[in-house]
Amino acid sequence: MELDRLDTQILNILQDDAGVPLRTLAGMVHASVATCQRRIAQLRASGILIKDVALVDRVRVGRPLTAFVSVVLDQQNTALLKMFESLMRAEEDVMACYEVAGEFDFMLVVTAASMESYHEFTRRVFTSNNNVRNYKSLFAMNCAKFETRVPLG
Amino acid sequence: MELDRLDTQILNILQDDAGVPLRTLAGMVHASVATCQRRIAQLRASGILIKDVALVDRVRVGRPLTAFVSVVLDQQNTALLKMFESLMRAEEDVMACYEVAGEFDFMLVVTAASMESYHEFTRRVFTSNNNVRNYKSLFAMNCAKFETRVPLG
DNA sequence: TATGAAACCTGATATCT
DNA sequence: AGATATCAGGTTTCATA
Repeated sequence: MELDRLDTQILNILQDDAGVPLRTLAGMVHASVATCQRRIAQLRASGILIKDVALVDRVRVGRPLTAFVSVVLDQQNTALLKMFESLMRAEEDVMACYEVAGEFDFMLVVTAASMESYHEFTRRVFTSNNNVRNYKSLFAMNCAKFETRVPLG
Repeated sequence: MELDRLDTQILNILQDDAGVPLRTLAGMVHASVATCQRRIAQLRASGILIKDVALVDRVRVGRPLTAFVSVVLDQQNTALLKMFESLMRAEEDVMACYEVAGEFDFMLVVTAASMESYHEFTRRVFTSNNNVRNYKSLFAMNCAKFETRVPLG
């Protein structure tokens, strides 16, 4: 699916506020309500618009700890890589899991309620049983920016 | 503000789908529409619920490149740290910027349309003028998981 | 003081031109 | 693609415990 200027405008707005009324959106992009509605439906159907989510303040909600974790696996064959990935997908403390190029195999973003629970997490998950050779944690002291928005157009 | 069981239930649901109708939500948490609406309003007012956003497929939308960037500054006094942070906030390619403990000063998550534009970004932003001593990029080859949801309760 | 029920009114959806 | 009609859903008010 090819995105035209109207699509990218709509996506830019919706990435900032998923709750904009269609009338308002239509006004902002200089199109009709019906057109906007159709475009959004298409973008959803094609999988470009994934879903609408509510963002919460992680500190206020009792999850003050964020860690960037670099992981090196013992063996890197496809089956074991896939196994590690599904393990990470199943762990709800793991916010993000990327396979990376370079000195590590994976880069994770992990949240926790406390250092104790993070410690428990690492002991439980980063084991040789799970094919993990070693891992390194980098702890966030302060979040200066967190955006889900990707700039378009 | 203290979160009770109803609040955490509501937050858990809204983090997965910000567009759930109030009636449906009310049914799921066994409360009335009015109560759910009130709780959501309070959560918004208190800043725990930050906002509702649409998530897009970054690859499909022309932003296939994601990099984790570790940054070491030249000097670390408060003013210069703050300066670097506001610089990052102003850069729309920077999705996340965390001040971290350990061998680096900052950890960034950066998206780009291509390696060329990423290169251009680094040349423009990671300069000694901006107090950057050195930086290291770790490129994502594949995203196995990306969640905005933090588990509650 | 917080809740649930119901009226009301705004906005999303579908159809037609 | 734009306009209109219909209907679902959000908002407000009121009664209640």
